[in-house]
Amino acid sequence: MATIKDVSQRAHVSPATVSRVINGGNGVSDVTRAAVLAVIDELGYQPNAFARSLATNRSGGIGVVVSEVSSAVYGGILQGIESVTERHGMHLLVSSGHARAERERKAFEFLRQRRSDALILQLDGAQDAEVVAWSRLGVPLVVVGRRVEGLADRCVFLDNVAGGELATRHLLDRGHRRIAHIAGLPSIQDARDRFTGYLQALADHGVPFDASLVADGGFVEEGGQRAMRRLLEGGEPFTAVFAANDQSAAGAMRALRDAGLSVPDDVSVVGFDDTLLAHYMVPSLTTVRQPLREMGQAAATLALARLGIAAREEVNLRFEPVLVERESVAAPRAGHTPA
Amino acid sequence: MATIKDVSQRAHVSPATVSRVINGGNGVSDVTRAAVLAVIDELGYQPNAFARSLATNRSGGIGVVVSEVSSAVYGGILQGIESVTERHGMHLLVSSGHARAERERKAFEFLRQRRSDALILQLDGAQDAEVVAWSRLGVPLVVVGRRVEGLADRCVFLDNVAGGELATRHLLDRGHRRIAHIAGLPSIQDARDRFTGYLQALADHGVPFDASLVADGGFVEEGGQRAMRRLLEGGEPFTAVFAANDQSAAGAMRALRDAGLSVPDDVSVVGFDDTLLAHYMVPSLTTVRQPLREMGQAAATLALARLGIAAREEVNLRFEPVLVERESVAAPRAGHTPA
DNA sequence: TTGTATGCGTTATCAA
DNA sequence: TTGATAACGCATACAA
Repeated sequence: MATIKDVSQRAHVSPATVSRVINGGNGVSDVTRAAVLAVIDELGYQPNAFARSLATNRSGGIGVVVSEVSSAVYGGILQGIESVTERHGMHLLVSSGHARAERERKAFEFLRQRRSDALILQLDGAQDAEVVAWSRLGVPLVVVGRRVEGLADRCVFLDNVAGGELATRHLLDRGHRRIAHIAGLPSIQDARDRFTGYLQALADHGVPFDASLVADGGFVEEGGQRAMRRLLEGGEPFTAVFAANDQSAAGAMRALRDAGLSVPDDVSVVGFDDTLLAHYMVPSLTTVRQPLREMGQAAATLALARLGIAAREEVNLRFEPVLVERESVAAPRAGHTPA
Repeated sequence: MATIKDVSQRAHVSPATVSRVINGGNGVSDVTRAAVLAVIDELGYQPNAFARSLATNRSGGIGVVVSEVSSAVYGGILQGIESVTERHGMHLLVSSGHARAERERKAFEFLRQRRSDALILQLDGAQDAEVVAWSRLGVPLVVVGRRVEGLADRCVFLDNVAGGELATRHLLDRGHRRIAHIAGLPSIQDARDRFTGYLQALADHGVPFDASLVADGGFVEEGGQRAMRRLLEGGEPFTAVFAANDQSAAGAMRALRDAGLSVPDDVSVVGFDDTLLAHYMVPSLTTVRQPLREMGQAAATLALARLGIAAREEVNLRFEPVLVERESVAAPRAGHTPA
């Protein structure tokens, strides 16, 4: 493999000049530049990334911690990140945290040691305090999909409270009053926020909260199914349900179908995330979309800005959820109570 | 940030000794080792990855080119790859090729220049000849999800012909004789192989091939929908359809529903890939599963073996498809022809 | 505009 | 078992 020295000798210039040509080429005469370029081409010379990194203390890599390298829910974030890093010639070091604090810590340390120029973190397990501690370690760091107290200026997140409100309000606007909620994992802030939004929407419409209409779905399909069964068995009537994510909504719909109830005729359902399956379910699922790609792009732009690479443009940090209307919501049947 | 020199001075040994301690520590007395380790801990010393790479000419990174960083279809491959690289302390450099030769070439060059110790390629666009040329460039290279002629010993792939056969045979076994096929992108080998499997199964059962029962679905939902519409309009009767992937199967089912036909009562449907949506469709989709995680793991193991890192165990290269039976297939109705 | 010389932090070779 | 020292390949401060 040809080195900068090989090029310099063959071009009858110094290594420094070759280096200049490679890096922008300021302060090099046109003739020398052309000569050097010719030799570079001739030799098929490519700078050694290691040596360059050692000299500049830059890797050209952005480390990313995600809950899962390929996630049906958060995949869009990674796509968004890549779309901008690619444009700036940076590469991606990806490691997954599996939504567990310990694994996330390991992934973080790993990527940091590998000298990522900056880190983008999508964390589920780690505590706020820990993330704050990490932020003091020197590596520029951006958090995505979460708002960490104390790092507000480097967090790209969805307003989940607004999302919960949006979903619930949509049902209220259609005339529903008895609206159940299938909650997500209580350990996850997103889940709590969506629940808060649900409560706020009810309060805004003067609908009293009924705790017996809330069941735990744990963000998974089976959980949603069990939750819906419990709600039906509970005997408290309701005409609609807001599930904290699409998967638990799918489970709920399955339980409703098993109980011989029709969606949306007997019960309306709203999900959250707008994952692929929302489109494919029958009836297709009305849900709340997270603009994941855009969030990923914002996070990456923020990270690059911290490195002085991307223009320090205005980056949106708080993203608003969007209601995607499909077929799973209808007005409540007059005088009908399914449960 | 502390360097090896700082450690050596404080421990009153040479940098060389510190280096030895870090890398296995052979040929170091227990006392010195303990002393060095203590200082390392005290200073929070971490070796500089760049310098180490420059000296060893190894990055500890595996480059991966995938069609999409987060793909509903191929995501499992990346998960499988990560599960083994993680175990060996290697990191992942990920870049996407967007299923286009030009982008794939760029991604390959990029990762190669970034000095990945090895590359794992999941390619859709690049020609075989090009991949073979790449393999001569020096970087150990493994291809996944495809069998490249001339690189057979480093290709991890699914037997797509067997998959096409499996799907078609399943329908034949249920008594279907008029079986349509919604083909995938003709430019992609997988699509052609699945079609070949379809033909073979028909031939094995003595069922004559009818070209008017084949329509192009292009691997996408709308394509599948259009294809099914064309098949129905074509007027040739059929009682089942094998779609080259789940998405086009979903489109086909949509078209059938729009035409007032029932799945599986009027028409049975088999898909391919066993993506998430197969589980969520109504009726849920009988389909052919690719063992993607396992394939990813095999590819990674192969790559590490080429680096002399993982044990050179026997790695399975050819993977067999698995039929996943769900609700979209039934025996044909006696004397009934939908189209 | 160009060249010289040095440093970046390791690993590895060779002696001791 | 340990140490001195030369690579590794590039960027850059300083000189010319």
